[in-house]
Amino acid sequence: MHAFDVLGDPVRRRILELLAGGERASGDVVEVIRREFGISQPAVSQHLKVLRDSGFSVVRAQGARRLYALDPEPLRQVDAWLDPFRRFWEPRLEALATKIARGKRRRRLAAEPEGDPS
Amino acid sequence: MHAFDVLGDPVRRRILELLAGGERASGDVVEVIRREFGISQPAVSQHLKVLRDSGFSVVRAQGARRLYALDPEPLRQVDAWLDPFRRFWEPRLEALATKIARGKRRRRLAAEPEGDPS
DNA sequence: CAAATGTATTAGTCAATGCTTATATAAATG
DNA sequence: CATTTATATAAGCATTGACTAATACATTTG
Repeated sequence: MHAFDVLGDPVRRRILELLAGGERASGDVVEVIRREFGISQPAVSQHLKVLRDSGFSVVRAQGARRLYALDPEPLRQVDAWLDPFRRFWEPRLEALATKIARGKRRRRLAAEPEGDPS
Repeated sequence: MHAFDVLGDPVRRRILELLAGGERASGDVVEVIRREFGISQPAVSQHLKVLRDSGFSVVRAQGARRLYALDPEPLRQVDAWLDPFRRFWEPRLEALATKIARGKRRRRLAAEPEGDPS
């Protein structure tokens, strides 16, 4: 499943926002999502599976608990896909500052095998 | 259709990349997409409709031609949704430069009614 | 160990999406 | 004006995705 398909679902976007705040047990996520979206535990578990399988999150076991954490890599690729469009909304002067940041980042990662984000 | 759903389709992402290079007639887009994805003219036309309806592009007529251009707004919102996640891949010092840029931008747009991108 | 808790998986349903073929509409052209 | 060109829309079909209910599996607890 492509990163953008993963982000197409509002429940998954919300889960990612939660994980951005730090590691969370599956049950915690279920509770929040249940409250906000009114869907069942299996539904949330299935979304967590999608996030795992697509690389957006990693899990570790702690007893019976499953602790989910964000893996930022796919989001970084989404961010990278936006690069050629940024000139449409980032005014020139400010683009300079951002270019410095992004340019450095890109040099740092130049050696990595990078799947075409399209 | 939510911005992320629109971007979920590879054909639509490719069309947006084309439009990033400037205004294009429908027929031009059809030709490129046909070559790269092997789908029909109506299929492409339907994707162009999705892009129109979701605000990613605007059209003007020129005789029988329809000239499509990028409207960056939805992409900018996607970019904004990524903001809380950037700290995971933008190192501290560089984050400063970006923050300056994004901060300015946000102040400039503070008055606009901004739909929750989630 | 038996019951309870935390989480994942399976099977089945329903709605949404993307495609094709056929056709409609409008402008250009001979 | 008839034909061709440029594009959009409609109808039908297949696939996919998100849900629920039921159940499985593993860990904790009494």
